[in-house]
Amino acid sequence: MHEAVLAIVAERPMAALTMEGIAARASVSKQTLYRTWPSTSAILFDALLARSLDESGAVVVPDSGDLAADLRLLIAGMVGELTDPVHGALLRAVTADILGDEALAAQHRELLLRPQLAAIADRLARAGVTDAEDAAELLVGPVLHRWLLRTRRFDEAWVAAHVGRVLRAVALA
Amino acid sequence: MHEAVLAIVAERPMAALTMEGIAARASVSKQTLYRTWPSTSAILFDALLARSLDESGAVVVPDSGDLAADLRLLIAGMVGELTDPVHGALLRAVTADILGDEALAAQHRELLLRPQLAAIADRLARAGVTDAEDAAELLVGPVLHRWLLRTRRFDEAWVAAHVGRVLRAVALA
DNA sequence: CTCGAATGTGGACGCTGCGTCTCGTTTCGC
DNA sequence: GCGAAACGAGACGCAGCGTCCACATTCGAG
Repeated sequence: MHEAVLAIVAERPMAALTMEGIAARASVSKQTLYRTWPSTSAILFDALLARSLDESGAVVVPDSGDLAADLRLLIAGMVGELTDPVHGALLRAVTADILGDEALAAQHRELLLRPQLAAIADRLARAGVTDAEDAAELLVGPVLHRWLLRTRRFDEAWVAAHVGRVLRAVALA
Repeated sequence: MHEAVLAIVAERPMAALTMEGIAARASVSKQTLYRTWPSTSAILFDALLARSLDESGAVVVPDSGDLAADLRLLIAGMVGELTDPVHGALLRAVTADILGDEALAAQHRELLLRPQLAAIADRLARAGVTDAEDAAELLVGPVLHRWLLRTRRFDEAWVAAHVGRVLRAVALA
């Protein structure tokens, strides 16, 4: 089921993700799909959710004591996910759907986004950062910006520089 | 034409924006629409482009000499636009379409995003900021993050704090 | 002013996907 | 082994797509 969605999203333009297409690809009747999900958006989100909880087992923010190194690792990991052809396409598709569906957006916020940001904020707070949530936003926001709007590519140098800037912003460097 | 698109986008769910709907609303035949635009996405983008160039006359980054005050003004202005029911809905719709259409994304990047970021980077560079483009991204990214993912509301206090953090990040505060 | 070309309207066309439905047919739990 | 629940297949009417045609309107050149 999820495999079918991933395959279609990865290899065809987003608009080609249809209920009938998924049903055909997964060798399943439309009825069965509608039994569980009301829309392609819902299946898409479910696939993302499964993949997120499954693979990485919730959110893992490294904590070695060296905050700068940990953040570089964290951002590098995010970049890796965003850059991955399959996961990246999936994320892009879900993000697009979220913009037009407030209910779905709320789910995404509560189940995926909030925990992830909270974990990052936690790590920052533990290192003595005040306004840890705003700092987490400062860390993640530009990554989203660059990826979503495809302004420029990611590279290691940028990741390091970015983490440096964020640490300076929160007065810990 | 553009009015019809704005009206529909503002008052109905995004998915309800159809060629037939726009044609009807604008009292125009589908033929006429297809003569100029290949898709709803294209009309949408055109409407945004017109509105952006028209109203604000390209990009205006305040330059009073007081960098912090200027940036606060700039961000407050952005927040105002993003929060506006009509312009906000329009931006959301275009952003969603961009995620699924690389050609459209390229147009958006070149005609709207790049000039806007360049203007901000310019203002920063004039104030002595190195890596001005990265700094501009650092300034705008979190705004996009908060708006797009609807994590939290904007308020004046946050804007001021955010600008403060960015200035500290680039070592000018 | 007139007439031809360009442009526009209204609507019909076949097609794809939606969401619902009815069929038989598995495939379970007990 | 049997009854109930779940499933595959596919037909249904509907909405929107993108194309096409017949006819009206507008407009500029002579």
